[in-house]
Amino acid sequence: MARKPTKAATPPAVRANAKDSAHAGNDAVPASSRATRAAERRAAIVDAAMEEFIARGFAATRLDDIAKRAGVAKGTIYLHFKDKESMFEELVRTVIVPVVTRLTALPPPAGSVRDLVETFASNFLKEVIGTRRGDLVRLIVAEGPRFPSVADFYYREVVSRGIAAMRSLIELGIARGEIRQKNLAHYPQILVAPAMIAVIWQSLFARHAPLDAQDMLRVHLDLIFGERSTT
Amino acid sequence: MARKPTKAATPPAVRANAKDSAHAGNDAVPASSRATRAAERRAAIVDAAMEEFIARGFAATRLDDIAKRAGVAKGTIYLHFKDKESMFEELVRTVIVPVVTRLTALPPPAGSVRDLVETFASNFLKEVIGTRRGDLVRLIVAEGPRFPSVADFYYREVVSRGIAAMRSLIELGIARGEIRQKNLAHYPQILVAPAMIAVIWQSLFARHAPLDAQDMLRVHLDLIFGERSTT
DNA sequence: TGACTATGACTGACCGGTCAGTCATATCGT
DNA sequence: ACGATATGACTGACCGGTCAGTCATAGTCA
Repeated sequence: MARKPTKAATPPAVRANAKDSAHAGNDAVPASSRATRAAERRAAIVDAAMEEFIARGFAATRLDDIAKRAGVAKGTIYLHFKDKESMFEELVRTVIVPVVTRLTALPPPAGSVRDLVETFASNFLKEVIGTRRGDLVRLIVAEGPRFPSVADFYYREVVSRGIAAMRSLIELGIARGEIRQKNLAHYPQILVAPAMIAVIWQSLFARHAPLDAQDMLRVHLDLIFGERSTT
Repeated sequence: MARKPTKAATPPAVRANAKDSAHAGNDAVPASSRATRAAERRAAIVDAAMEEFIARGFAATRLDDIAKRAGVAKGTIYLHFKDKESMFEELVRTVIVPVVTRLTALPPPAGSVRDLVETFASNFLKEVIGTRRGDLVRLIVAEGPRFPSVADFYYREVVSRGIAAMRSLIELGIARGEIRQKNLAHYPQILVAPAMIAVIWQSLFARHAPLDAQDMLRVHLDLIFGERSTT
């Protein structure tokens, strides 16, 4: 106790900063039920946390910094998350799930297998490579061993699904005669390896030697499907 | 606080435990010049540090643990390294350089390009994939962004060299007609991508789904060079 | 509708534990 | 015996997590 022994009346101004909502324009000031504001704050915390975790890694990230970036007091974080660790885990889920959902939604069964794969690659490029999401993937690689639950989740929700999807695509390609290498179906990892490398490369070496991920992926597909007749 | 304010005379017995050399049998007690012993200790510290950094990451690793594992007092570490950070940097150099040296030493210009590449892959498999060194690579990926000097070093000494070596191998393969895809020379990353993926996979997902890296690499080479006639 | 109360979201000073780095002291090699 | 080497107790900064207190908003009643 004995917090603030004197100073019964707290400075009035301070709270003001909350009014114009700290972060860039999103909400009309009034349009906020409690629930809405809570959701906004939670989102702000998740964003801030992602930024900080990516920049510093789990252990070196300070909750104080996350709070400051989110425009929130440290205590507020604990209204939304049990502790630092579960915040990290939930963050991964929150960010990853929508991406997987979006990427998995490959509706058009039209065209060749190569077109299918190319569409997928193109989406992956836009959604992941070189984005904050890509950095998140690197972060998962980095922290995975220390967070078995995160690694498990990631394997279950992303890796195993991705591998399975790629495998069936490969098998289709083989069946249709678009892919020569029969054994490729045993190692769908080979199909996605360059994409993963691109993610990591952009995170680590982009400033040493920029990489044209799109072109690299194209060359890789040429390798698997044979060179394209048209450009 | 109030750490032991008095107590000028420290208990005498305690220090005794150091005499019988804490860790398992390594050194015949007498056979050691100063320089030799110093080198041994330094090596022990590097080993211990690698182990701990791999297991916990940079920020979460405690110098006390490294010291204990190395069978050395914490202060001793500071006789060999300026601080935690430069210890990490030197560790990376110390471990990486010999591997690169060994891997770069590909003397036999005999045989086909495929044989050359296969030898390289085989060495890489033995020296890196699934070893402590592989974990180190993952660690560099993990900590790289926070240690520009490490990332720079790694790019300069490993990545750019590796890429260059692979490129000239690819160009040779193209010149000799072993490799169809001319554009492959633009992206040597494609050649090594599966190997890198294997490194990461072993670190993260081996317990979920073991990966036969050797076989995967073989399939990948089949993809690039065409299926092998012989096994 | 306007005044009055209840609720719980939010704050930030504080606590306690942890750990990188220091240094007085002890031990060893020559 | 004396400098070089090693030790580990100690310090002080730092940071995750807590909680008493505040106040905007929702709910209630006349």
